Amino acid sequence: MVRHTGADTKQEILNAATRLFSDFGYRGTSLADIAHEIGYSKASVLYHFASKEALLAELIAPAAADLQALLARVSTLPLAQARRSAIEGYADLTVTYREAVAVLQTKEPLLLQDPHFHAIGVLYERLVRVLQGEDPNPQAQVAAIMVIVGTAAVCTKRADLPPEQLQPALVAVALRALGLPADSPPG
Amino acid sequence: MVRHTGADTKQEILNAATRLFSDFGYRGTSLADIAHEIGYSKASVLYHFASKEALLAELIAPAAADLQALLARVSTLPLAQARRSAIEGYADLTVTYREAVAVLQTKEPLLLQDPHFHAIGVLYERLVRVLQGEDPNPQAQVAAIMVIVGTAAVCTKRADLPPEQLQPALVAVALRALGLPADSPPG
DNA sequence: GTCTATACACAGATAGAC
DNA sequence: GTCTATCTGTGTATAGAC
Repeated sequence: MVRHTGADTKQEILNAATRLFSDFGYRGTSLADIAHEIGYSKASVLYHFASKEALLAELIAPAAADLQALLARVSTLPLAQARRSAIEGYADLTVTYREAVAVLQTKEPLLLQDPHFHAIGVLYERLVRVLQGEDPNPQAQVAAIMVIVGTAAVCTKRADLPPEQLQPALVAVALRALGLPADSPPG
Repeated sequence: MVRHTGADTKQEILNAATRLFSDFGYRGTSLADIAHEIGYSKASVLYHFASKEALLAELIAPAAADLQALLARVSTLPLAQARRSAIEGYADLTVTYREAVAVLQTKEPLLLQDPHFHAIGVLYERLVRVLQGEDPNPQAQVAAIMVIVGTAAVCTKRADLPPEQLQPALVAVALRALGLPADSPPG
């Protein structure tokens, strides 16, 4: 239970929902849970958001927009450079939007199937293709998926690690997994 | 909808539930969905399993038992050797129990929190410690989590790849991610 | 062992007062 | 904007006939 912080109600709801969704999953969190967390009623939550699904959409929109921007940026680069930029940018993104990414990680398999969230699945597919590199043999495909899902999972499970420690570690491990030389010598 | 295959009803239920849970998540699948899938009623499903949760427990028991056996096996080895054995064994396990692992991957965060499934979380923590190696700096910790979650995710998302192609690819990428030299030269 | 019918709880969402 | 009360659907699980 957190009381009003000065932010407006809508933002309070988004904050509470983000935390609860990432802890208990989208399906595992009810509108009543969210309302109770901030001391409002279900009806108030639904005054600010047309539906639970609309709440989710707004919650992940910033992260999705950043992912789209990242893909647009790297698409202008030669492939080899695009891969490295994508890895660094994706690590930044997951660290920045830890909780929102955790919500997506909750998988809720139907979610990405829903037309409303289909676009997010498409973005992930584009990221897979970038990370695979020019020779998408099965091993490269395996590495790409392992890096994408694994990066998100680490951010979720190791929320205790500070961003400035987490991000470079994520990049270093991702580069190794993809068979790319390290950015700068670790020594 | 699949009709009786000769296997007894209980096994039919387990098979259907495994498929549905892995596709739509534990929470996203109702007992009615499972019953409908095999042409029985909800009541029949609950005749064979005390509850939905008991069904889940039986469903993941074989994979959990194998993971426990794997950890017991590698715990007798020197650490360096234990890591390699654990990686190979874990890749085997995820490929063998693709769908059951997918169900666990569904995360359903509360699940591993439940006392009934707490033991599974403990097994995963032991696996993390083995893969981290003797110097568990943040980067090694990141690599261990990325490999464990990523391996499971690949099996879920690339169900199209045949096991004999998937398993060695998983091992090769995991070794790279953990900074270990390849098992046998790929050339 | 399987069924229909039902009990009970809780979900998302709406109506209408304040 | 926020509330209480309510509608409606669906979920797990049980009771009891066959």
